[in-house]
Amino acid sequence: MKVCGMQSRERILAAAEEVFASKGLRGARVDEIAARAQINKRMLYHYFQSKEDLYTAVLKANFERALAATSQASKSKEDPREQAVEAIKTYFYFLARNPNYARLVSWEALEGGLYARRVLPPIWEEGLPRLKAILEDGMAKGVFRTDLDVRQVLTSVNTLCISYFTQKDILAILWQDDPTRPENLEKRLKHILDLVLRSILLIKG
Amino acid sequence: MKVCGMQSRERILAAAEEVFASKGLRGARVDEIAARAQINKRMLYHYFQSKEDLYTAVLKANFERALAATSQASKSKEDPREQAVEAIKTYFYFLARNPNYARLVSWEALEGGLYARRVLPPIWEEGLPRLKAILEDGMAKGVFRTDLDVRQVLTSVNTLCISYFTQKDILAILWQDDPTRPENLEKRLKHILDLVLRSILLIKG
Amino acid sequence: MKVCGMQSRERILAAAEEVFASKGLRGARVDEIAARAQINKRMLYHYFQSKEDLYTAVLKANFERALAATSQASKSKEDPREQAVEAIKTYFYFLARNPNYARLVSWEALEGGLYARRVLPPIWEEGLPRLKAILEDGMAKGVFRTDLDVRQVLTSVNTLCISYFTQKDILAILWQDDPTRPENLEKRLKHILDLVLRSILLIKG
Amino acid sequence: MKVCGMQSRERILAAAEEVFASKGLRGARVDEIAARAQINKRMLYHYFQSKEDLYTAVLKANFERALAATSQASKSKEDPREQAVEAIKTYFYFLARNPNYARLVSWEALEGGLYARRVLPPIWEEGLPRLKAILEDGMAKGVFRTDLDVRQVLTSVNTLCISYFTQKDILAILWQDDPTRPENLEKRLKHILDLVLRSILLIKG
DNA sequence: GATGAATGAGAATTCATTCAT
DNA sequence: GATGAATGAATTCTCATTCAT
Repeated sequence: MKVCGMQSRERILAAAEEVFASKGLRGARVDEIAARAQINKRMLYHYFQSKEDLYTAVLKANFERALAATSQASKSKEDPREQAVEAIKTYFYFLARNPNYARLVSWEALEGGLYARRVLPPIWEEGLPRLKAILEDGMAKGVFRTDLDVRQVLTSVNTLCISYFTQKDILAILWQDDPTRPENLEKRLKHILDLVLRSILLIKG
Repeated sequence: MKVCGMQSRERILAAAEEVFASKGLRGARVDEIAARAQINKRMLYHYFQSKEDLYTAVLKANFERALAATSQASKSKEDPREQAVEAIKTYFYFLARNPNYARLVSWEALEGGLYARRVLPPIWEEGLPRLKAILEDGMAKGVFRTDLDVRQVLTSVNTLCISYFTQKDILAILWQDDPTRPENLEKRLKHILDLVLRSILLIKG
Repeated sequence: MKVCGMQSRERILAAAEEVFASKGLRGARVDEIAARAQINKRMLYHYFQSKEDLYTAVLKANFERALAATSQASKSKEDPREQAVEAIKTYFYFLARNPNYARLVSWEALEGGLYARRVLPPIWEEGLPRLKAILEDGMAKGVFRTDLDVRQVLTSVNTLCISYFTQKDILAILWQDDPTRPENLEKRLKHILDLVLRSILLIKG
Repeated sequence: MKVCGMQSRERILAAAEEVFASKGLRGARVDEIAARAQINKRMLYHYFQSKEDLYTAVLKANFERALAATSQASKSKEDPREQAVEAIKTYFYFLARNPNYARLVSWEALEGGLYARRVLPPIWEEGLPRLKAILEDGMAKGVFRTDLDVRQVLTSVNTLCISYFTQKDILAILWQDDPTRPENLEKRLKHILDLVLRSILLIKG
């Protein structure tokens, strides 16, 4: 019985992404992935060598999607400040629209980054590359503080954005509210931008 | 053969903390815990009802330790600004000295916080309670901006501190340096304090 | 994409012979055979009913080849002694040139001879038939000892020749030398002939 | 439910020997071994790391048994001829009493000797060491031909003995008789001794 | 003739947990 | 308190065979 629409390989990848994001590599079950993809478990091994191989493919696809979504951000703006705002905004909303991404990255980080590191060094190492360029440009142009530790700033921005989504279950309980509601997303983004801009701008506006 | 020193129960807890922190609830193996604790696996079930029960005990002990370490911080200071600095510093160095804590909390968050929530609501919900009080006090005293969203600030401080430790494997690769070296810890703490203070202080000093 | 030269059926048989000889019926994989034959796995089932059916065809072809190669041996000679030498030589060099044969026969023997027995009784039972006739002729003519147990001699000759090839991997290690090098083949054949002739000739020459 | 008598580990080894001898490493099923040993499959992995590890243990035990059974043979005799007879006899009857040995060795040889080689080189390489010493001694004493190729003789004796047992299924069909009946065993041994002695003795008696 | 995708039955291995002593 | 042996259910992966085109 053939299921129409997406081809098998695509369906497997999509199902695997959901399950790996939800439970991590260790917690994910091949059976669950196969069931979700509506394929025979055997087919999974037709398209991928192993659970790990499939996981790696999912990671790779996600990193590439993230890179594609963020690499062009803010190219239209001229002012470093506006560019930084645009870059962070783009990243934040990419995470909001792709909830699997933040979780995959977080599981992977806790597991030591073995898989990401092994097969995806170029992508993984890029981490917010657009923002890095903007910061350096802004520092050169005298818009941003010149004593910025770019590493620290990048680490903080990444963390401030990503953790919001990986911790949403817990924030939901603490706040008794859904952190992913549009208003809450906006509030969070506003807070992050405020935090970051106050810290990097040379003269406070 | 009896192993002297710590009693069995304590050794089990210590071993379990290491293993759960390293691999999460799902990835941890009861056999490995027993082996590390140098006890027969059966004894583990003498002291704890199940793997989950043991995990819960480990979580509880960790939260209590965190609370104890941070709840008294900055009681000696009077100035809200200094108190905030002291509170963040205390939390940050607690994390540095207790690397298992950040990892346990992160695994738990990714798993949905089921165990933490079920048995430890009072502790879990406290989340940086001391800092919350300080912020509110500082706002009342006119030292901090009055339009602060305390929730957002707490979330950010927590994230900025904790993620540094959960991502240390990956940062080590990106930076080609050990993020937990004393100098690097200081740099990170300085950056976090700078970021947060610039954001919460009413008038920049 | 059609691969020219040998037709599909022939290529399947050739590939199957290699794989069955190398790994036995149980160890052989249909996938590997199809890949080697450069055909779609489905075609294999077009030409043969099952893996066992293919295996049987391979066995049959091999027995027929062995029979053809040895049945005419030594017909030109008159002296039973020379005929025996010629028969053994022919068999030995057939095995040297057809390394798959000895292995197929050995796997089959260990598996109980089920397939060979079931479909190829006439061929299988012949076992060195030419030599049997020569021995009986030589005994009648007073050239060979008359108290020979023909069964035993046939069994021994067969074994002495075949095992050399099935054990070549192990001999290679023990001897630190390649048993299939021309010089080594000659040495072995000379030894076998010496062993057998000393045993069957009435008067030692 | 505990099964008395042999301990679990011994029962597993005994069952595994039967199954591996009967079907080879590849054909053997862990389930069948566990069932025969009357243990839970899980226990098998308690005592042995893997199927391969168990197989290796079986091989090792068999080689050691063979060595123990044959290494002392013919120590009481003085005459090289009698010693050779005794050594071959001992080996032949060891094989008759331990039908698993010949089959294990033959499967292993066909598989390339990977396992035997990897873990048991000293034993494996000994192969009929007693007979080798006897032959050399006999040559030195002028009892055996001095142009003997010891390698060839050892290979032949080994093959003549072992193959009789690995091919017994096929011989049973060809002969319409049970090759392992005492009379048949004696006949075979007599034939082998006749073959070998005629070949190695300097002067025929 | 030819093909890529599909499948159910089973293979080895792992795991948390408990029994007998 | 302490222990070695035992277990059933699950988990990843494999294989010969067939379907739809």
